Amino acid sequence: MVTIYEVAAKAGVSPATVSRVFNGMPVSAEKVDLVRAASDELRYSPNKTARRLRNQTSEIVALLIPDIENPFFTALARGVEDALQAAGYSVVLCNTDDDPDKETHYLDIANSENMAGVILAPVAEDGDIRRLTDRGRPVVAIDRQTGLNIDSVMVDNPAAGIAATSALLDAGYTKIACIAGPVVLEDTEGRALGWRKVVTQRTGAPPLEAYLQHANYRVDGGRLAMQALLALPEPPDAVVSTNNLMAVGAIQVLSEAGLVPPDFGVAVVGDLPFATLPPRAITQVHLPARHLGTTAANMLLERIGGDDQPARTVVLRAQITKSSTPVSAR
Amino acid sequence: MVTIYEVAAKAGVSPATVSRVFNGMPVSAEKVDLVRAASDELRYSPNKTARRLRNQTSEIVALLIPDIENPFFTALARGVEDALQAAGYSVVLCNTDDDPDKETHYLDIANSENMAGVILAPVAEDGDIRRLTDRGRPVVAIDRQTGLNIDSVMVDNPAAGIAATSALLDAGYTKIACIAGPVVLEDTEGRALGWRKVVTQRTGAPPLEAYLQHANYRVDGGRLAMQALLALPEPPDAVVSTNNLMAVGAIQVLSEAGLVPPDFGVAVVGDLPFATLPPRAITQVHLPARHLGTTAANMLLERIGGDDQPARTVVLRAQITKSSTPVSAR
DNA sequence: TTGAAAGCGCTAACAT
DNA sequence: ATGTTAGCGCTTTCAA
Repeated sequence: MVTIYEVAAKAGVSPATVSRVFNGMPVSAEKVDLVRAASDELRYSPNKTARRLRNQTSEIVALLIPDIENPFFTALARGVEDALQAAGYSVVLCNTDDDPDKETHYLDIANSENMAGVILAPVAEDGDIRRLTDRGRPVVAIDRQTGLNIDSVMVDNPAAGIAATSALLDAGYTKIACIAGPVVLEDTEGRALGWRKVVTQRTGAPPLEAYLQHANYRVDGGRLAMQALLALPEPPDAVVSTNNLMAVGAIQVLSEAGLVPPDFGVAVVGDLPFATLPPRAITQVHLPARHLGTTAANMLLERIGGDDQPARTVVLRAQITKSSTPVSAR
Repeated sequence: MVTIYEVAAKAGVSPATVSRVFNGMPVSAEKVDLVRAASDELRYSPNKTARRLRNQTSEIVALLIPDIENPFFTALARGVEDALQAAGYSVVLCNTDDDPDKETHYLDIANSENMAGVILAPVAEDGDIRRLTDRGRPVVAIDRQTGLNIDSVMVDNPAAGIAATSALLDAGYTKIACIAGPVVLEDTEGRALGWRKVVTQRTGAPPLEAYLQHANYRVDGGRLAMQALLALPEPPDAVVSTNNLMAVGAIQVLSEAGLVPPDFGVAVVGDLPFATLPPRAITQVHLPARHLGTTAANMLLERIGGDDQPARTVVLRAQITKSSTPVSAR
């Protein structure tokens, strides 16, 4: 491992001067050349660990998400990564699996690794986020609120639920069910709220209780929920899924039962980037996943830069780009 | 930031003793208690940066993959993560976007961050992998070979291509095209080789040259390739996609053209975890993505542990679990 | 502008 | 078994 001392020796200057060259501090042009030549020849690259110990910080940001296998979060992660990369930071990705213990574990790591900041989709209401904020490390919440007074970037979940449900009603479906995530997750909960509200308003009566299914937010959860809905004495003719993966499971079950959309109405809050259905077969309420990521990253960069204005909450809106085929056209 | 000295002072012992307690070295039970009490009270947690500078290594492994938005690589990543986590290591995920510069950049980081090792799907033939191996850091290649003599975990690509193609022929399709990735990527190239071999063997003649389409390995690549195939004077009646994302694009185009599988035969090398098609509509040759990850992780752990046997190459086989509906049954 | 030297927090000789 | 101390590679006062 070639160190700053060897470069200094070869260049005939002091280690401090080498350090200054690599940190853009004023050094005479002549010595800059000397140092550059020496370090090129030795293939020197600064030891980040040592620099971090000295500086008490690093150009690394942790991103904590529940599940790297969920395309929503991978798109979000790309957004975060692109924005931070451009600013010279690296991103460390961590799966929390929605497990508070794992979240705490990774927050500890971010702390003891002297990372510059953290962006997270929080599991626990407060977690050990305080450990970071107390040390002055900025933390930005994404997709879900915390109890703490920190920057956050959210989606307008009730509006998204309303948009999805309205599209199905507009298309002529009348018995609209809803597959929601675990009750503890506020994001899908807000979307289910939107569903209930619209159905009640536009049909004049609240939906059947059995039309609201809570499931785990993954594909198998959507499958189970859809199976339960189809087994009802009076099954629905359409369904709103409050997230992407559950919709995949629901559509799989429908296809297996011969009810390929749009014979059965399906609307999703979220994107199905790998869906293989014909266009307009289902309604997608697109979530600005990538944008969520870039927004959070930029807020974090501002905080890292020393910005100490009061905590902000940015709410991004979802957007419908495909709508269901009207019942009359089927 | 509470240090080992403060804990030592409070416990009435030396810093070295505190260090020993935290590293499981022999210390009298009495002092262990003292130290534990003191560190709990002060909420001490060891500074990993300092430890890393001192030890010249860390419990962190870098995983370099081309694209975190590809479900094949996220599944692989989960495999790596689960295996390494269980051994007390953390994983840093990096997107190379199949860009040699990014690969080099991340290898540099792994180097200067004193990471314990690297697992990568290599872009360049040798990259700057040597920088790591020269320092004794183990590197494991995954999914693609390097020119170097290092451990690697591969898939039997020709066999996978053969399996996919055979399934379509068995189902009664006769004009079978192939969508392959960029020529430079050996994995999809091997699969295309398998396709050509089987078609030639079983039909008695090599496939039409126009039936082999090279595309970028993503969804839009699959779309363009499928469109080109359908525009042929004599279009095929089935297609083999050499990876998952291109298959999604191909199926999208087919659905839009009213040729929903299995009316048009589709076989994929790779999994479509988010496919919404009825079962048996397409043939999937499942790739053991997660297993690839755990295997690579365990090999890396052995090397980190000091194992210095000659470099090994493990080849994992793909597995068909769904087969196309026979033409006669449609 | 440049150099000398201290110190970031930890661990491993070495000494006791 | 435990304490003392040097040093990992870097940055940054402080002096010159």
